[in-house]
Amino acid sequence: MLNKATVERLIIYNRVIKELKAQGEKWVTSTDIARALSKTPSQVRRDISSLGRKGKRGVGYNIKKLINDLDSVLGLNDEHCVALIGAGNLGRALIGYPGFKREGFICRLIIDNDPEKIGSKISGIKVESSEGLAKKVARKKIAIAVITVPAEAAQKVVDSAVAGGIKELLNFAPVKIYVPEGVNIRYVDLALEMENLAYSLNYRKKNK
Amino acid sequence: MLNKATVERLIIYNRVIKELKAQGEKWVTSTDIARALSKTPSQVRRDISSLGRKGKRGVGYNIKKLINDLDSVLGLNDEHCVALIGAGNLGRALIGYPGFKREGFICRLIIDNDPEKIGSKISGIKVESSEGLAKKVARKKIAIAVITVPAEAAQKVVDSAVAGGIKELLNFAPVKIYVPEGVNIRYVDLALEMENLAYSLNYRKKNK
DNA sequence: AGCATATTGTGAAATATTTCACAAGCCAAA
DNA sequence: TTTGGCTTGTGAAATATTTCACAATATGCT
Ligand SMILES: NC(=O)c1ccc[n+]([C@@H]2O[C@H](COP(=O)([O-])OP(=O)(O)OC[C@H]3O[C@@H](n4cnc5c(N)ncnc54)[C@H](O)[C@@H]3O)[C@@H](O)[C@H]2O)c1
Ligand SMILES: NC(=O)c1ccc[n+]([C@@H]2O[C@H](COP(=O)([O-])OP(=O)(O)OC[C@H]3O[C@@H](n4cnc5c(N)ncnc54)[C@H](O)[C@@H]3O)[C@@H](O)[C@H]2O)c1
Repeated sequence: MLNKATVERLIIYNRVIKELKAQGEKWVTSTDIARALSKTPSQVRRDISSLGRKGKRGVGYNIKKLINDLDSVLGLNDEHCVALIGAGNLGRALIGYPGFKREGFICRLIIDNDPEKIGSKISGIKVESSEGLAKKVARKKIAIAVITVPAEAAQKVVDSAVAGGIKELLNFAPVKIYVPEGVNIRYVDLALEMENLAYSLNYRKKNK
Repeated sequence: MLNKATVERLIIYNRVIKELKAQGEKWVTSTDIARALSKTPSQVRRDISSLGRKGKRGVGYNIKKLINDLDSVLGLNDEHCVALIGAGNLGRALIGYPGFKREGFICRLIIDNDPEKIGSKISGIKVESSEGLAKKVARKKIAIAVITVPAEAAQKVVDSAVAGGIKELLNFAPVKIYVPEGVNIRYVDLALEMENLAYSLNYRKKNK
């Protein structure tokens, strides 16, 4: 298991390199990648070498092979079915985002417990109630869920989702969620991001 | 300047402690906080001691004083004006989110260059064109901007925003943005989050 | 007051991550 | 085929971050 920071960088390298490939490039050096991302070439090499891939000294990395390896390690070769739990403002913005589909993430299940929404369609997918959530997830063999319900409801829907076989979660609710061993949950906490900015602004103000 | 990871944790401690305060608690120990967040008590103490605040041995931290210090260090005592640039699906979901206002972030300027949107109101705020963006930002003395325009437009609007005095940015466009020294930009990259999940799922699949 | 128990604050150790620095290898041009 | 200019891969050094471990001290009970 590569460490978290390395994976995040590899994902970005992959994007940058795909861009270069689209522009017709065949080779890329650690310095090129580093420049595009304001990292050190040394870090880029260290990260790439953790894939096992070997570049060519004096030349750099073969873009096609490198992308292959990255996609394979990052699990981007096949599509992933995703469940969206909570079809509110944020959830709907996410479902409609074409970028996800482009990267291979297909929404196969939308859950909401608002009677007004249940039965309606969003981006062509029927909104289903949270009744029997675990079974619904299990039936479709979905492993990834995006959680966009209010904080109070989050732990509960996660528990059902996990019971149904969800292994990977992306949680937007601003609350700590407990998941069993072997289940991975990531947090996107937009208020935390804003507060980080506030800290930085405040620090600046105080120190000059 | 506290390191990034410490600030992120402090923000979360602050939240947890405010919760406890609302429940009537007066004191909290590093162990309590650590348990709520699955961290070590030692880390919590180290983080809090970086504020300069002193707890009471044998007892813990006085919640009221600790929140005071946290709010003061994190810059949460006064409100912050925010500009939202790009009033599309994601931008509108963010503007409407009551959590931001609750945490003291007030949207004072909405920018979009879609003629259909310019002049209309979102959450009571008029949408303005991106013409003269720098001046608009400067006139309202806004220091924080949230970027939710398409990737292609992002660098350009950021340049204008920074020219107008923006110092802190939260960028949702999946593209590396260059900002001058002294300006802080954070990225929220939702596709990256999904790809992280894909990596983890893939790793699991391959290694068992 | 004395004792038992709890919890902080912090050097020092342990880990983790990043960067340095350079031998080794590749390529093109002469 | 030799030379010079690049660039990789990677030990080792440098940094950064986290955890350990325990003296210092607060509180409550007898
Ligand atoms: N909108 C934002 O910009 C934003 C920003 C930061 C954080 N968040 C967080 O993201 C989450 C969603 O935000 P939102 O703005 O979309 O809220 P929202 O109220 O618009 O949407 C929440 C949706 O979840 C549904 N829901 C509630 N309980 C449910 C349950 N038990 N099972 C299934 N569905 C349920 C509701 O019917 C609603 O449709 C919240 O936790 C919020 O704090 C949102
Ligand atoms: N919606 C999502 O869930 C999601 C997820 C991940 C990333 N993103 C990223 O967030 C950004 C916004 O996404 P979205 O779904 O809201 O897109 P969107 O197309 O709905 O909205 C973009 C808005 O920006 C406006 N705009 C374009 N150029 C502009 C300019 N130069 N100045 C001012 N306004 C301009 C458009 O008129 C539009 O209203 C994109 O970069 C997208 O890649 C969105």
